[in-house]
Amino acid sequence: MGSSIEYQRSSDPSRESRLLDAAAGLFVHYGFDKTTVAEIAREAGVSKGAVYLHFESKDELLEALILRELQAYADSWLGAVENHPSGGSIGGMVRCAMQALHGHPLMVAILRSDVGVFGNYLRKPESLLRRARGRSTRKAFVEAMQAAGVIRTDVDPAVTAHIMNMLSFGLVAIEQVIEADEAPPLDALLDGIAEFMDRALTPVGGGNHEAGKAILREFRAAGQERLAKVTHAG
Amino acid sequence: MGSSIEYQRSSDPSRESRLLDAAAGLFVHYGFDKTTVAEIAREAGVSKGAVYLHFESKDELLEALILRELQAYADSWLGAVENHPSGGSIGGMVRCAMQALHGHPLMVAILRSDVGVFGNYLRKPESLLRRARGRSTRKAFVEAMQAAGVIRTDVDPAVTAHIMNMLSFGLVAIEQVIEADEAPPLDALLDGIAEFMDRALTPVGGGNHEAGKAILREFRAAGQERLAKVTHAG
DNA sequence: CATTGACCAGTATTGTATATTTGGTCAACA
DNA sequence: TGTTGACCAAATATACAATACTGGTCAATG
Repeated sequence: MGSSIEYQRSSDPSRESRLLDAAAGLFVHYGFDKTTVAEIAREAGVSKGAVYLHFESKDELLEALILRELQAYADSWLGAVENHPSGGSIGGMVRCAMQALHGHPLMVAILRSDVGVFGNYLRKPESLLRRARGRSTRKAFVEAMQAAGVIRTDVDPAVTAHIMNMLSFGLVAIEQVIEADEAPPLDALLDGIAEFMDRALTPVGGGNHEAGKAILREFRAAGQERLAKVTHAG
Repeated sequence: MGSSIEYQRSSDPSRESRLLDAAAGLFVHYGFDKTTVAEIAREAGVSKGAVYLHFESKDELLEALILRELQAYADSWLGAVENHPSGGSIGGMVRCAMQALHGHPLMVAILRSDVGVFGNYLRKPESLLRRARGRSTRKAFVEAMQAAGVIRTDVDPAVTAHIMNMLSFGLVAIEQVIEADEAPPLDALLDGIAEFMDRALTPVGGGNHEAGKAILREFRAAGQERLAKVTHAG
């Protein structure tokens, strides 16, 4: 906690990345608690002591990993939105968000607050995610989308934000209960969800796609800033 | 498993109910594993042996409890739908379903597959819920609703069923992560979800409410039958 | 009959002593 | 200067009795 001194960090980013990569794989596979620092070091091809040149503690390594994951996931999402033809519609955004979850198993674990993967870290009050969670980011997001003409204005933004949350958590929660062969193929599901959201939330005249993308970029930048602030102030 | 002999059961239903009531409260509070049969008996005001006049085992008691809960919840749902003015619309149904969850903490626990409450019972392959879960009940439900003109026909029923599942699980999953004061007031939320579903799924001309209620009654009866069959055949 | 509670075999739990492993440090090294 | 790996205290795992408790039974009871 009271992060003491800004000590000199190694300036080798690839080394840090390799450590995080190794940790990510091990955490997903064995879980945080059952992964040892020594294993992480070995997997990354460095000594155990080197880990502590880059991170103050195992917990801080996890924080850095989560931070990187959040950023990487946001980048994937934004990238998908930019490329997708209807990425600026609300349905397109949701579609891209869910699509982007593939290849981000840690993000899924974060959404699921997976104790197996993160031990009890996520439950700690001082955890990165608790510090970072803006009180009502999603509500502000919905409001911005309404102001930009992407979402119809006759819905309660708080409620709409909550529904979007429900869908996020539902997506990952349902996997633990539903047999794989009961779920529809991913592409059909994503299309269906996009349609569903569009029909429920797009204004009558159709949404302004470019405005939607712009808002998303804006929120991405703000989010980055907020995360940076959170990580600076311990 | 191989349920041996149909032995003579006590014909006193209130006794059985009291046992189930006692068990329900204790399971929700302490969890299945940490609740002893002796406690259940004491709470119900009978001896421990009496429990085994009504149930073959602690597991079977839990099955009976879950069965009762499923039936009671379905009744609550159907009752709410029958009373609610727009209960026959898809939004109304969803609204009523979620409303009915209040006062049914065990149903919430079932949806959440709460290990704390049910121990590892729900995970067992021979558990009641696994035996009872129709392969694609919800899909059939959506299809029936489409045939009856309650849901628009240009959506994939499997996908729509999956989305409804996502919302169910999302509703209960989200509670574990979101602070209470971040969630909108329940009434507003239910109204919002109903609106949301209606806009996404109601056919252009508006749905046939009476047909919706009829279908729901039909499925309720079929479900009861299926559950009865499942409980007879061990 | 229905109902009980003492009783049983098997399983958790506890206590305790020992051995291993862990996150984290730091003098020595390259 | 950047890196290492032997080293440490604390935590955790293991071993193994002794003990307590559990789900489930059944002869005795009223």
